[in-house]
Amino acid sequence: MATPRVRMQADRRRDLIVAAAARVFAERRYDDVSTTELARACGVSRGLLSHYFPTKRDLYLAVIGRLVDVPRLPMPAYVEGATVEDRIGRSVAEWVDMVVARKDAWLAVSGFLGESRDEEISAILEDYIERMVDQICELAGLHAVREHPAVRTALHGYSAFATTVTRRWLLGAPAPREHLERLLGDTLLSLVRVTVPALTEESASGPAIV
Amino acid sequence: MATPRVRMQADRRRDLIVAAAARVFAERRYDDVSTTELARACGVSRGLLSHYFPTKRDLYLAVIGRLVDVPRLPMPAYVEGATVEDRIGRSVAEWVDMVVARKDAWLAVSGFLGESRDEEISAILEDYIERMVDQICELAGLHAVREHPAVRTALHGYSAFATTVTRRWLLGAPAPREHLERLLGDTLLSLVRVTVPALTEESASGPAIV
DNA sequence: GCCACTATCGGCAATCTGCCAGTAGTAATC
DNA sequence: GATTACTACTGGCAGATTGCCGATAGTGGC
Repeated sequence: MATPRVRMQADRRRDLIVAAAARVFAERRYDDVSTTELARACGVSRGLLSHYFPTKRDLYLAVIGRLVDVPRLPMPAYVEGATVEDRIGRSVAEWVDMVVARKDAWLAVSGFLGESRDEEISAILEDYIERMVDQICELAGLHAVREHPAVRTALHGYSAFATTVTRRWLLGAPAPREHLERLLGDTLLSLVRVTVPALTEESASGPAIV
Repeated sequence: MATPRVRMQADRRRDLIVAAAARVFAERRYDDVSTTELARACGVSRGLLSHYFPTKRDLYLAVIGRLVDVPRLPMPAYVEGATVEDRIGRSVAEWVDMVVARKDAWLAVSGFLGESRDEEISAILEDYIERMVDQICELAGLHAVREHPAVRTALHGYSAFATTVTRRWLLGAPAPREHLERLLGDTLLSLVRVTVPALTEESASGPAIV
């Protein structure tokens, strides 16, 4: 075909490419899919791929960036409530609602979380997790110690816990929703009520007994 | 060089190759290192690489398999003790000892955990995590409910939590050891004392109130 | 000492990647 | 409405990379 295809707005074309590539990368490994296949899946020439994304890796990073940047991505939301228990309980319920409703989208994103070997990728994901940690701080009433390093580490850990547990719950044999809610709620509550206070007191007044 | 190098026992050569490749993959991305470089790093020809590992990916999988198969890999050990609190406390302390002592080795392994996108890789890692979960069951006195799906999910989650928290503790700004021990100990204790009993009771006698 | 076996090497064919020069819609200006 | 600057788009080339295969030479068994 010597004739150029339909000419498109750059932004629009870019979006189309990333969306199509996302579908491909969702089911094939990075090193298993060639730029030729990618181009075909996107309905453009290989040359045009290079035009928008100089290297295959650039396209891959764009795909990940888009995944974690989708608006209204399932995240623990802030809900009103008197006690911390109450707020956590309701946030967890809302989180499970979201995850169930957008199962495929969330699984796609969470599949990348934990990818800690690639500098650039983990930088993108770190961003996503940081936002998640911030939201957890808010719903758990931890604004005061929000920037405390140990608290952030604790919540990064909780985020990994929640991701793992939720993935297994979604992918494994069907299990009652209460199981997941209990795992998520109890653990967060324990962190907020027991561990975080100990961590922040400790650092203020010397080591305590473990 | 038309003359073959020193001829080696196949097993020995295989080990050398995997060890050398492991060093390379430790600091470079999979798609960033060529088989030629790999071969040079291993001190053999490219042809010999194919002889032992038909594809580059095969070598990569072997490297990961070796990482998680190292004997005496830092894992939560079983320690004697009367109460669960006691056993957990001492196991956690021992775990932190191990992780500190073998910092680099453990970081190398833990860097792969969470790699859930690649079927084959996550199968290898799943194995490692399953062993870890078994050990946690033992030290936490959960033999009775060891095979309960919800319990396994809970401990898989805990394993992700522990990995994340430990990595951040090792890689971030120096923080008191007590912080890490508290995070690991409190959370596991909460799971064992609060969440697991609830999960197993629930499933035995119908849904309970959340 | 002869022979089967295989560890080891070099090189080939196919593929893939990144790049570049050329073509043709598009929109702004006169 | 014609000219022009701009760039979306294509095809193909050069170098690198991968998987594979035939050839060679140590090694252990008979």
